[in-house]
This record gives sequence, C-alpha cells and structure tokens, in this order.
Amino acid sequence: MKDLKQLQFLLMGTPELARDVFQCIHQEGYKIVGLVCQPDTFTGRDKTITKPPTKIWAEANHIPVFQPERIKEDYQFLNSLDIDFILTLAYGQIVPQVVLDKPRFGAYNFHGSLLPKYRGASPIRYALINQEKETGMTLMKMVMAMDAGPIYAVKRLAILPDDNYASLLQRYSGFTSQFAIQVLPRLCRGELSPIPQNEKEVTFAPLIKKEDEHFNLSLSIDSLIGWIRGLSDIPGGYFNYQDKKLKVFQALILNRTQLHPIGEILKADHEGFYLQVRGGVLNLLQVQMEGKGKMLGTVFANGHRHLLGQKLT
RNA sequence: CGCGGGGUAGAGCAGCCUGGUAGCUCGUCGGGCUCAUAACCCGGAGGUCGAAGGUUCAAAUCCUUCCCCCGCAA
Repeated sequence: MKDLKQLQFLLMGTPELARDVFQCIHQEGYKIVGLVCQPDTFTGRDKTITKPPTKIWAEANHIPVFQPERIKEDYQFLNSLDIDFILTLAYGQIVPQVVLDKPRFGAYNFHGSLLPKYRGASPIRYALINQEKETGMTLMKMVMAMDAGPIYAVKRLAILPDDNYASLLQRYSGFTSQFAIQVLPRLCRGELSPIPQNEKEVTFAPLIKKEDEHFNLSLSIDSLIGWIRGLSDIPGGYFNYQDKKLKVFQALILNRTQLHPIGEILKADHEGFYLQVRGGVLNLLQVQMEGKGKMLGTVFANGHRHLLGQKLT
C-alpha cells in the first residue's frame, strides 16, 4: 500500500455539509483529484445562477469540478482520472455501477443515519420527524441498491430536544469531519471489516416532497412536532390560513387536552398562539405568513385581531 | 422583464378601491387600584405613511419611476 497521502480521491457531494467535510479531508493532506457535484441552478427571485457549495470550495482550491446532468449516462469525465477511492456525501444522484467500479479500492458513502435505518435522501430530517433521540453517520460501501451496502464504520450523534433540521445539520459538519478523519486512515489501509446490513431493520427516509411541507392535521401532536422540527428552518412547513400559507418554524406542546375541533385557534394574543391538534394543544412559537417575515407567534397574533376561533387547515 | 404579497410610531397590523384632522393591539413612560402583580383602570410620549416626481385647492390614499423585504416557481 502506498502512503495514504499518495492515494487519489474523487469526492462526490453537493451541499454545505459535504463542503465542510471535504474541506477538512483536503486540509488533512489527502490528495483530491476531482469533485463531482450537481449542476449549477438558477435560484432566487432575480434568477441568478448559483453554484453548489462544494463547487465554490473546489474552485478556490484548484480542484477539477465535474457536474454531469445525469451521471447515469454522462460519466466520460472519469476516463481522464486515476482514482483509488470515491467518497460520496450527499451527492444527489444515483451513481451507476460503471462509476462505482472505477476506483481501484472502491466507492464509499457517508450516510447521515444509523444504517440500516433511514436509507434514502433525507435521513437527517426523518430522524427529527420521528422524534429520534439519536442519529449518526455511517460509512458504507456503495452498491447499486440505495444505501444498502455493507457498513464499515458508524459514529453516533445525540439529538437534542430543541434541535431542528438547521441546528442538527450545523452540528453534523464538525461531527462528520471528525468522523471522516478518524476513519479514513483505517479505511485506506484496509483495516475496517464490512458488516452486512440487517435487512429486517431497514427503514426509509424518502425525499421530502412539496406536499410534505403542508402539515397534516390528522397527525398526532407528537408527529406534528416532529415534522415542524424536521422542516425548520428550511424550507419550513405550513398550515393554510384562509387562502395563504402560515409557516410554523417552532412549536411546543402546551398540553394534551383535546376539547375543540382539530385546527381551531384557541388563543391568539400577546400571551400565546394556541392551536388545537389531534391529542393536544400546540403553542406556535415562531411563524411566518406568506409575504411577511418570520416572527414570534404572539407578535403575529398581536397584529391579526380575528384569529380566535378561526381554523387552520 | 417568471407569478404573487408587502414597506404606515420600538413591534405587529388597519386605513388605500369610493383623496379631506393618521387609527388598533402590544411595548414604553407616568398616575391609579391592590397585600401584591406580567392582571385591571386612567393618562402621555412616540410617525418626513420606503424614495423621487406628477395630478389636485388638498395625496398614506390616484398616476409614473426607483429602492428594499417576503412567499411561490426554479
């Protein structure tokens, strides 16, 4: 085996979390021969082109960047590269077998859950949605079935009671960077032994769809709290109020009584903004009406005088 | 020129269509009530109504342009 720092890595990842971890790997001295990430996108009201965070980082460090529209078909860029390892973290596309076969010592993926739980696109969000007490990061070998490869290493991460997606994701950066630095030398030397996933314990964390952002009032109060945490602060889930969206970023369980129709606003003044849901009353702490800014539920209620007795849907 | 909402006291909103003394809730300050209070009662301060120009006897309100914020779509 060559010196670790001579090994050539191809990194695949798109968002901030991948950027932070890749940056850390790079600073450790590992040799990065390229970055694969999602294509640039138009974003915002002013239709400006936005580069993925990993791309911005790679360009600043003179690392070649590849952005295939569909890597399933468009993988010719690999021909010019000599690759020992592929490391993937939140890339965003299904990687075809021909790419997985390219690196000399295999393709590996950092997945944001304790596999085999929460295979799929949104493991971190679903841990919050399901009110898990802990989550983590799993290093696994990439195979064609999504997130189904054998496990090489796991690190656990506690979820705090007041965590939401934003706060948990922020914590993931340092956590995962640390994990990567600990585990990479052993992976490279072949010291880690693969453990097959227990197929009986598999659960899935599918991509969050637009319709998932509309809170479902038929869910229990605990499930709703989970969804609120999992969707905050980005993109933020919502109830409908009249013909507009009222996003709710933060809420607490006020009590577990259900004396009013589900969806009814029980209190809306400077003391509180209470909503009856299935199995209890939610205290809506931070909200945002479509077209307006984020504000405390009490502040919102203060300026909207006729909320009492109205329904959210 | 992708669609839409909005910029009015420290905060959140109403008023705009149908021009004519700028209003509500909270906060704040002062006073009162009370064993006491974040509760209640009374009173006060605080706003060039995003900016510029136009129409008019008169513009927050109508017209034009610009700036900024937000939701959607991507």
